Amino acid sequence: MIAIVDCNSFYCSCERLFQPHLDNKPVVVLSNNDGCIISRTDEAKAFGVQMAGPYFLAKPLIEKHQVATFSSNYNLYGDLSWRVMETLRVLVGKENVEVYSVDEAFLNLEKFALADLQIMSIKIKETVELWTGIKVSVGVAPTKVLSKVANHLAKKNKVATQCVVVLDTEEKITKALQDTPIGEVWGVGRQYAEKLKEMNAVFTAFDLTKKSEAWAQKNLGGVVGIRLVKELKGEPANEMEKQLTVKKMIATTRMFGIPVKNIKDIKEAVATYTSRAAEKLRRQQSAATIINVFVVSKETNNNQTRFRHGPAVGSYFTLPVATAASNELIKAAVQLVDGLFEKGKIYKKAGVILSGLVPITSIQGNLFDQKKTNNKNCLMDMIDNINFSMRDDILKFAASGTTRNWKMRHEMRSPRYTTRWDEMFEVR
DNA sequence: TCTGGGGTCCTAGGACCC
DNA sequence: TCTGGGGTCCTAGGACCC
Repeated sequence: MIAIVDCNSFYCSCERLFQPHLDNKPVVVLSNNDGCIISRTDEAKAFGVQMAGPYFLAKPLIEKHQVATFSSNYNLYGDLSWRVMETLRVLVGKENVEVYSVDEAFLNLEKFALADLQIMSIKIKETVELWTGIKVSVGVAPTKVLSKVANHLAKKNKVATQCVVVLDTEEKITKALQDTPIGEVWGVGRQYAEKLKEMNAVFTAFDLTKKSEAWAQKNLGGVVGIRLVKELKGEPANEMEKQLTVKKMIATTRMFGIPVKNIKDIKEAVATYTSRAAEKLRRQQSAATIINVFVVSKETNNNQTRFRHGPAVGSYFTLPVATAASNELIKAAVQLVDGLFEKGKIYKKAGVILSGLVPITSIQGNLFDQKKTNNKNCLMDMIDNINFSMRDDILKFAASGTTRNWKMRHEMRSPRYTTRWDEMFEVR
């Protein structure tokens, strides 16, 4: 059996931890640039605050009901996430924990007897809460997709379920599937949900279990659909993943705090994003062979029904030799900007994507490129270490600029209580 | 006026090879 | 006039996730 442990309104819970007077009060957390609502508590939901909706639309509602509002504080959330995951590793053994996202992990519970799962799940939930202060919901079932269904039900009926649902019999599974609208199934997004309702009269997860695999292959995205239907029927098709997987691409993309029309600012931003991406690259011991830069200009056509980002204009460059050196990547990235920038346009976003990643130890030499000395790696290590131990970006490349007019806004960010000495929680 | 920032996997179709 | 069959590799784009 597999469990999914999912933190309740994770970002909001992190904020509440240091401001307990917000318990049982409505709270929301905003995305970068204070653009969207990316976490909300049940209380905020009850007032009609939409998840993933734009902040400016929800603002009247938020002010009317005095919803506590925070900009996102990823240092804080990242640290608390780590504590939650460590707790799970202690409880079930680290080899049985697959961290799925910042606030979720799958647990392999096959070593526990079926009869013990309910007790075990409650113990997991209570221990995480006791050790970290973060409330979680636990869903247990024979497959990942079904455990997600269980978790969903636990979250929807917190009082009745105490945030724990174990689907350990056929009857329970059937009932759970009948109670789950198709759009809430893990792997069925908005597009498929609409399509399924319209064409095929599939309205619940249970309806989908009546479909054949051939049908799923044709109508639900090929092998992805096959796996989904198998898992809903109780047949595992998504294995537990080994951890420490290295990423196949690394991206750093941001909206600008204010729109930018000057190529110098865009180059500074792109150089900064490249530095950040290169840090991520080195952290996983990779080097990149392809660097892709894109910019997004301000949308002129505003009268559409559904919000769409402006078209991204990008181009890429294949490096002669894979590299993880910030200065080499920055040089390529900044040159790409020259080809993309159009004078007179106003830009609101840019991004850098590194791909074609290879292990840093096995960089393919090139006849025309003499072997690198070790100096560059040492320099990069030093910069990474200093930036990590001191504070963000104390050392950076000149191309990143010093004025940074384009930096994003986060006006309502809480202190980084657990990762910065000078922002630590104070008790008088 | 103001709508995030990462990622993954898969498919179709084109180019190319023998 | 007539133009195979099988394979690989790559890219763009679409769907999904949190």
